[in-house]
Amino acid sequence: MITLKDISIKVGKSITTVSRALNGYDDVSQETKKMIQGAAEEMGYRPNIIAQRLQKQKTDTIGFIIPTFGPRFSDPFFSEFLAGVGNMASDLGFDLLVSTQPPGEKEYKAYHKMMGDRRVDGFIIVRTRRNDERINDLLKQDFPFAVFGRIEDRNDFSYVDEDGVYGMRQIADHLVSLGHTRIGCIAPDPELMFAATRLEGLKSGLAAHDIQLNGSMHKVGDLTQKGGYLQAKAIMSDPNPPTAIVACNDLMALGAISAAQDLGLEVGRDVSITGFDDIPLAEYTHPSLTTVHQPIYQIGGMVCEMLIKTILGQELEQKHILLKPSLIIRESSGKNNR
Amino acid sequence: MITLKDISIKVGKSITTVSRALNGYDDVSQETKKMIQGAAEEMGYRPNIIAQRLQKQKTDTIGFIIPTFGPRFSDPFFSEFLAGVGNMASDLGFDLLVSTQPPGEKEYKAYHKMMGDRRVDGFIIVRTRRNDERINDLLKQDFPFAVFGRIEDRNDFSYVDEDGVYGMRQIADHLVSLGHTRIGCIAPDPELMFAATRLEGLKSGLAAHDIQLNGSMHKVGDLTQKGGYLQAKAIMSDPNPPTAIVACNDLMALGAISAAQDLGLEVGRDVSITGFDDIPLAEYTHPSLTTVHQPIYQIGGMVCEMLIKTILGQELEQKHILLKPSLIIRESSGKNNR
DNA sequence: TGAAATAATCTAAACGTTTCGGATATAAAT
DNA sequence: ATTTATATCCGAAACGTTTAGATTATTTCA
Repeated sequence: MITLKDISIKVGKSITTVSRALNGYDDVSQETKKMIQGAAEEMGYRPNIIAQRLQKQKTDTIGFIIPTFGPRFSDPFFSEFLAGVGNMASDLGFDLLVSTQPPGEKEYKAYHKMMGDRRVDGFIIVRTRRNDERINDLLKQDFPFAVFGRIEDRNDFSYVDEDGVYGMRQIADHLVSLGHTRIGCIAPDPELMFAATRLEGLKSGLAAHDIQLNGSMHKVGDLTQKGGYLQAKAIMSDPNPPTAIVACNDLMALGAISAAQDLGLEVGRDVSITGFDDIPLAEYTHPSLTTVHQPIYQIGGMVCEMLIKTILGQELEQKHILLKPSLIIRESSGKNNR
Repeated sequence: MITLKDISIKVGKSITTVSRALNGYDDVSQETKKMIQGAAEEMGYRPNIIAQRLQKQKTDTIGFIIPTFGPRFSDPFFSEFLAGVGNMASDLGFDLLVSTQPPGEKEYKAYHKMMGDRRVDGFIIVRTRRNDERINDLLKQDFPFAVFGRIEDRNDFSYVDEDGVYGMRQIADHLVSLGHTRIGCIAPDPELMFAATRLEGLKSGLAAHDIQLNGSMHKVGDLTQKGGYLQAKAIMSDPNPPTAIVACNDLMALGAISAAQDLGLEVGRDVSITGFDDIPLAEYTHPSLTTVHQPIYQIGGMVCEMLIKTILGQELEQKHILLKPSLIIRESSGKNNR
């Protein structure tokens, strides 16, 4: 492999001069600069990034520890988000280091290890929890990070989030406009901030129409299709079942649809079901899923860009970005011919 | 940050001795070894991995460039595979570098860049193509890699693959046993090896029962739900439509189910539809999907382990692993009460 | 003409490891 | 009493960069 030294020998200049020529410093004469750049090109020189990192004391790498339960994890949200983060990172010359860890002790260990080993310059955080130990830790250690989501009470960090309250109000308005009054809900663990936000949005949206969310109509699901399926069955087994089920994410909504169909109901006629996220699958299910759209790929890119700017010490034009999601009305909430 | 030098000053030994003590060399007395290890522990020493990498001329990092079209990529296959790779890599002390690139020129560039910059010690390759330029290149450059999938004619590299022919024969036998004779198929671009293999399996499986796959019954889909939906509609619009549709992956099968349902058909009674992969969603759709299961998470781990062993120069007990997938019979191929 | 400014280049140290080849001291063997 | 072996340890170089500061040569200005 070609090094600066090789070039310096070839052109008869010092390593310093070669380095400075290649980095465009202006204390190298135009002539030698050209000469050195030519030689480097010709010899196929590629800087050794590890040596650069050692010298610069930077890793040019960001970390993304995906919080996921169990090996059979296959949330479309993550693949799309990951693509957004990864492509932005590579555009900005950063590497992306990923691993997966179930939320909890092992996860915190993973963060500490990555920091202790100075393996990354910063973190991408998703799926925030009410009182998020990851964020508290990172803040305490003054380690750079950027977040998709918010947390309970502090906001002294950069984040992008979707306005879940707004999104759920759209859903509430839509369902009410279809005539529903008994409405069930499948929400994830309320420790998850986005669950809390969406639930709050639903409640306030319904309250605006003087509708309450009854306790037995409100179940906790694990965000998977299976969770949605099981909880929907539980809800529908109520002696006086709701006419609409609001799931807090698409995957659970799809499970709920299956459950309703298994019970012999026609979704969109006998019962309305809605999701949240608008994953690509939502459009091609039967019936297609009424849901709330958010641009996950772009969000991944935005969070990544925020993080990298933070790492580079650049000013952020906006530290907090709140996106308005949009309601996508499809068939699962009510047939067109209704 | 604590360095070897700091420790060496503290304990009054040379940097060399400290390094060797910490790495368990036996030319350091038990006594000093203990002492140094104690001091290191107490001072919270963490080796600087970048310095180690520079010195060792290794990156301890593997690369995974996910071949994906477009930003709205959300194939559950990848998230699960990624988790398998990532966790195995971290168990073995390696970092995992990921990026996404659409197959083609930009993708090859990405490989060359990662190699040229010596950013990784090896690659994970998936979704092999008939004549895979990635693999040819990597072989030519003698750069380590391990593959999920095979290619057309050479096999002088390590891979794990599922026996797609076997899997599809299971499907064929199953469908024939249900009485089907007119069978349609949605396969991906035949450039993709797994598509070719599965298609071959289906054809040979049907041929064993003297059934041919008619040209107009055989469509090419893009692996997404949408692709399955569109191609299924095309197939079913035939004046003499098939009674069963075999999709070469689950996502397309789900799309096909939606299409059939949109046409007013009851899947599992009026038409049988099967998938391949057994993604987590398959179990909780309505009807649930008959498909072929393969342990994607484990495969990710296996491929990763193969790669790392190759990098470390360790002997592989098996260079080629071919897994027998298993047929999972659910509702979409035919109701139990049939 | 001499001092000061500028341009072009270089030396050497630094980043934090690992490791080769001694060096020293003690113990064992002749 | 000299050699030989063994156990401990250390100096220095190496990995490939970047950069602070010094040096030299050239130009500019008074």
